Amino acid sequence: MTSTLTHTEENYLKAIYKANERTKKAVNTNTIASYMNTSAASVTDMMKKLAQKDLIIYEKYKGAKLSPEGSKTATSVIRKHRLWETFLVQKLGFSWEEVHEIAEELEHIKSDELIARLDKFLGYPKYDPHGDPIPNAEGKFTLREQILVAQLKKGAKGILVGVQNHETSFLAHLNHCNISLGSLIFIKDRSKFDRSVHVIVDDHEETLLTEMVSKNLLVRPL
Amino acid sequence: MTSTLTHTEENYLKAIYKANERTKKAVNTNTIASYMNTSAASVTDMMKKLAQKDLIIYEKYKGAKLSPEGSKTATSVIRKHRLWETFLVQKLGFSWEEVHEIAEELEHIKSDELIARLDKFLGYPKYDPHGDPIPNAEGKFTLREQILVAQLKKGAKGILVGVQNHETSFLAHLNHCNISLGSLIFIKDRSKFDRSVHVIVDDHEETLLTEMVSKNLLVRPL
DNA sequence: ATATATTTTTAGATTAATCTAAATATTATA
DNA sequence: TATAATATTTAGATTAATCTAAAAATATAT
Ligand SMILES: [Mn+2]
Ligand SMILES: [Mn+2]
Ligand SMILES: [Mn+2]
Ligand SMILES: [Mn+2]
Repeated sequence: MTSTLTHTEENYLKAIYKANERTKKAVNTNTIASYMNTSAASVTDMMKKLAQKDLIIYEKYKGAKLSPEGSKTATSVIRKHRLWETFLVQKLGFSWEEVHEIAEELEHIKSDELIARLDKFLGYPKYDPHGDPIPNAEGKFTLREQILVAQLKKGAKGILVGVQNHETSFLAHLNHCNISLGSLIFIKDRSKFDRSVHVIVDDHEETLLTEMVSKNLLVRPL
Repeated sequence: MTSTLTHTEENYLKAIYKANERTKKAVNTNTIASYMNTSAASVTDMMKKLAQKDLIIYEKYKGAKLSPEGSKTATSVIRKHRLWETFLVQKLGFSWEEVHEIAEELEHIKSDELIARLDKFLGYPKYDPHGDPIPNAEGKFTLREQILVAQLKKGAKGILVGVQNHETSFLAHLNHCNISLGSLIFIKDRSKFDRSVHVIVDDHEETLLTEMVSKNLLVRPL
């Protein structure tokens, strides 16, 4: 039944899952190509293969969506990715901007027993170091109330619970601003000109966030 | 310089390293084929490729040996394998017969920083769960006095420090006999007929070990 | 030393993942 | 609705790792 997939196949499924998270509609070839950093032609080839294996539903020129089986696999890979990131930060002392690349490799290690034990070792964490929810063994995960800093009104406050962008450079920028998960963000002012946001972090640090930054910060509003 | 190798290339280097450990001479094609569970023809192809990359010294019909660079890589993969096995047993609670397969995958994760931190997390272990020495970051490892149970005289004693065979079935057999690393082995008697050995384990458990078993147990003689 | 057996290499295919360029389909625009 | 622009697929190659079968080299045994 669950035949063993290549790393590449798993990565394609993950890409479709992520692309589909927001849109809900079938994901088009170019979108997948950009997620996977590859050519549209390669994507088409892979779509045929994954459809053949019943991991996706694919119609020529119409895009792809995950089948139940494909969805299960994608969720499992994401679970592994996030558990490993948690391990790297909590047990090995890495910081949050260093772990994504390594987890991209670790997420493909096959043993289910390994993941079950890792989960237990970490104390069944609900969120990873970037605030992303960790699916449980059944693929379900805990969502929470969240809103972009870009959408907070002047004078409002929120606790940072997640980031949309996981690039090392972005996270390093947040470190530089003394912003981390759990930080209290207060919107002191918003510029109408360039939509940058003047914030106060944890009641003392004043910082100007560009629109790009504010659109990648998720807070639980207070 | 240290270009990134495929899992397969790393596995070939490891196979050559292991085959060479005892013999010291160039390793022949069929030996590598049997280590790698592949055909002689495939091995020849790979030998050309590895020689091209200066990871081995290879002469047609004469066999292969590792170059300094190849040796460094092989040692590094072995270091990773043994550190991961140690992690799996000491931190995740796996038993020694369950970890080899998983470590075969984990040993190819690339980050040097990861391994440095894992080593530290584990307290810089010198030996893995099978008693095999763990090379340090420079590739050096600590050897120790050891002899096969098959070579112990009647009436002699030794402490189990290693096993030559890592197969799950072999290790499970030892579990069944209540033999583990650190066990005290006393040679009560040896059969001249089939070279089986009658031993007493930890001063109480009496067991008969076949020659095959006694040739795979390494002890520090007392 | 000659024949036989074994080992190793070469030749020719195959499968997975990728590419570029050309062809085709879809969508947007005038 | 034609036409142009964009998106997608197909065609034809390439590289890595593998295979089987045949050829060539080496080792063993009369
Ligand atoms: Mn990540
Ligand atoms: Mn993450
Ligand atoms: Mn092992
Ligand atoms: Mn081991």
